[in-house]
Amino acid sequence: MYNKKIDEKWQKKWEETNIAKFNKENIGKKYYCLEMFSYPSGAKLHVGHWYNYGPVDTFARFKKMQGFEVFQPMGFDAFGLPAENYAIKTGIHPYDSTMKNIETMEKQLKEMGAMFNWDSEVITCKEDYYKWTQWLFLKLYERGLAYRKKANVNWCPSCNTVLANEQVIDGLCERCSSVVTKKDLTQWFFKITDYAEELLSGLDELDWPEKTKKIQTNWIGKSTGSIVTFDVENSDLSFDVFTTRVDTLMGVTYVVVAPEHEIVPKITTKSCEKEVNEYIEKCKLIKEIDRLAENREKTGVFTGSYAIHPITKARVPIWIADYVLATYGTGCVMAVPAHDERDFEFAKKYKLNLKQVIIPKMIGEEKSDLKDKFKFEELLDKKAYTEKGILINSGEFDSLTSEEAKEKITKKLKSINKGDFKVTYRLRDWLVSRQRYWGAPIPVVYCEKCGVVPVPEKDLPVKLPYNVEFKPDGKSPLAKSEEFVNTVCPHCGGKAKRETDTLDTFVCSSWYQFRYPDNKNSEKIFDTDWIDKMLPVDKYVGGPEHAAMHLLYARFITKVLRDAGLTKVSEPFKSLVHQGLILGPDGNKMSKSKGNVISPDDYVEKYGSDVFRMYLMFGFSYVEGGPWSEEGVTSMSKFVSRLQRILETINSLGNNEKTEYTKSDKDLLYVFNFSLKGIIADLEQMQFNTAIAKIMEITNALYKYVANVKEQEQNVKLLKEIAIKFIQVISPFMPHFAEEMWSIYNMPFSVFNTSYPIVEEKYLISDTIELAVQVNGVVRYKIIVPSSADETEIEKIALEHERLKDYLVNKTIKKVIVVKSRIVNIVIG
RNA sequence: GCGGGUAUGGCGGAAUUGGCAGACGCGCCGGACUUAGAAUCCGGUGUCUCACGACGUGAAGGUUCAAGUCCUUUUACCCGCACCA
Repeated sequence: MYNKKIDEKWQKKWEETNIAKFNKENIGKKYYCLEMFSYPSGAKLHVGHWYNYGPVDTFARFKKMQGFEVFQPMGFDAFGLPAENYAIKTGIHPYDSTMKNIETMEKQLKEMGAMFNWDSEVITCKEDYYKWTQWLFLKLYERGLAYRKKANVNWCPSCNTVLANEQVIDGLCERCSSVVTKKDLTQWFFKITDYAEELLSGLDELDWPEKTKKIQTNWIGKSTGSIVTFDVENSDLSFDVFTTRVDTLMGVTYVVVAPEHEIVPKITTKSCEKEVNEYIEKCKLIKEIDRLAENREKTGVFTGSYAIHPITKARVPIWIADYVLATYGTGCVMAVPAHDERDFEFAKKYKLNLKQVIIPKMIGEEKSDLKDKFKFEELLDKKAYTEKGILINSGEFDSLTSEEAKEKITKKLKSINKGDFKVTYRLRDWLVSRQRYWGAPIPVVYCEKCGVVPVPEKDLPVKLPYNVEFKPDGKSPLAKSEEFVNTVCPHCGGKAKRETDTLDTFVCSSWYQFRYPDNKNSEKIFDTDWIDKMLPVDKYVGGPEHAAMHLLYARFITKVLRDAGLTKVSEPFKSLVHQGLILGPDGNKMSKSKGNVISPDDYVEKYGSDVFRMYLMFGFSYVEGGPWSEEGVTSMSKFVSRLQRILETINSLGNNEKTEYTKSDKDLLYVFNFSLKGIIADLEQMQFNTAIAKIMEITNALYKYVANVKEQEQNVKLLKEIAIKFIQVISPFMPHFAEEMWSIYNMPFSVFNTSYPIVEEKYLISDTIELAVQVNGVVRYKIIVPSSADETEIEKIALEHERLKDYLVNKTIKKVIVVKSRIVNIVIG
């Protein structure tokens, strides 16, 4: 009986024979199959890990048997907040808890029996890895892609520390639930915005889920519009605004500048100074929780200054308001209350003017009443007209369509040097500083004389000290280590202080796919020639939650490495799949508090890892996931036993040889080859559930044969041949079980060194085929036709059927549609 | 608010891409084996109807010889972004 003992037996043998070994000689057939590595925060592997790694291992083994040289590495994303928070709570050092977790997880991963290349393991918190993470930082710095800037960051006034975005839950601190505010701090950024256009256009060529591409597209947020320059009245100052609706330019009645904008103090008049300063202070203190609130009422104040409309030369008041974001576009907007809802709302509140310049485009006379509907007077108590249309009240631009006007107005602005076409992105630069202990130190020192000095490559890694007070008290933990902070300037040799922030863990995981194939390289981050042969990753599988974070960062870093001449690869992950989420039996997300957590270990112990893996593959559509079912596991256990019984029965039959195949033999060969064809197609698309359904069909056909064909008529030789092939077919799905069956059939170790069976098309062809015949679209009877029959012959056979007469009473045949090897439809009336 | 996705028996889920809806499995019903049960093996199982047959893929229309699949409208739930000018 298949059980955990059998798992252990074959795992041992696989390890001894190093079955997962990657043969570099065979690089021409390489297949880089990658699963997102584990985050060792919890002590154990959960169902989610299994659901990612188990089925993908099935896929990888299938690829191996197809003749590919499979590279399937595994590692640990070991830096990060949970380990540190755990340390704060328990006093156990993050290094110790992380290493202990990794040890447990490695053991569990081995019990899974996946074909991982453990030789290539990477652990991001180890010096030999983070040395190169730091090196990468220096490379970005060298290329002007890492820079320091004052940033408005999340601040918890109770913990007295900066929080990462992920630590802010609905505007509250994840640890103490205090209301989070904003604070200006100098932080390190990566200039991902330099790559915005390529990150966007590169999506086209990727074999990724459309949804994921859409998320990245929205995240990058390209928007095409115009830039318009407004001069400040009685001053030589001017400022730019970005707009996608320059066709409404003639409707501008005021302009708004973000409160943080540098021009604000320069244009604020004496009489407005007090009010403006108070407003700016208020904005700084605004709580994150309030900022996130829906339908927040807009506020703002007048600066006292006026801007000059670039075309009409009209005076328009300059306001500041926090509905204008300093971080998007130019931080200034032109306000057209008649045609923008936000401006409309603001203008109504502060009694600012409206000017309508767009009316709906008329389609025929009957809609002319629309003209009245959008009359200026009514706009005030209704809402803005934000659709495109025809220009009015716009002087030389009257009667143009919105699209024509955008073109003409921008060109006009360009000619008088007051504007141009402009593309803007929503994507912001990547803030990589973390005021945390458990991460890779940022390799930079601050010298009194030389300023910011990068740590020279020869001094890497900047080691993360072990003995540090990591409990939060308002300072970065590393800042409290005198030994760490105080150093000498690599440039002038004078006194200097180290950067005490660490890198966001997403930096560590943004390049690991390059390190796996060359993980022991102590000279370089990786060998370029070798990496260019191994990359890109052919199949990448992991959860969809990383769509806009990890997957975007990894693409960005890849392009940076390429531009630095370290690789020729532009996209790291050619093909991407997201597995679904396994929910608790109650249909809710698994959580300790709900008490609905399923522990893989219990099932592996009871049924063996193959049964557990098979259930995960069969019970759900892979990309959907769904609720856990206890019956599902037991039924899978029963199926594996049933499969074992028939394989053992066939093996025990006495040999006989029949020279000719009977109808039963041919039927069996048909089912086997037809199902095999489907299994191969399903595996290619990671449709594990339907592939296993077909394995069950083969199993059922074998039972049927043994039960229905008289013993002396059974073709045992054929049965055994099919059984042996069948073991090969199932081996990627049930690796331990298949290896055991393989040995029972006296086949030489290992089944994974054999080729996956090939469909024998000759057994799929039969002399006749059955076709359904519809009358007016409803199936009424079936006909048997020679498989060689053409449309005319099929039609003839279909029309000869006596059942048709019943339907033809008082009716005549109007049309006959014959779709070869599909269907016949007889239209009567 | 914007963008994306999903909806199929009692349940998990299929459907060669417009061609026999419900593969495969669970559950349920029946039979065989058994002193008995468990296990196992075999058969049945969308709904309504005694049956002929009719109806049936969230809802309502439409295109087509033919629609779960395409088009229009709509509802519910899930996910992403959210004052992005």
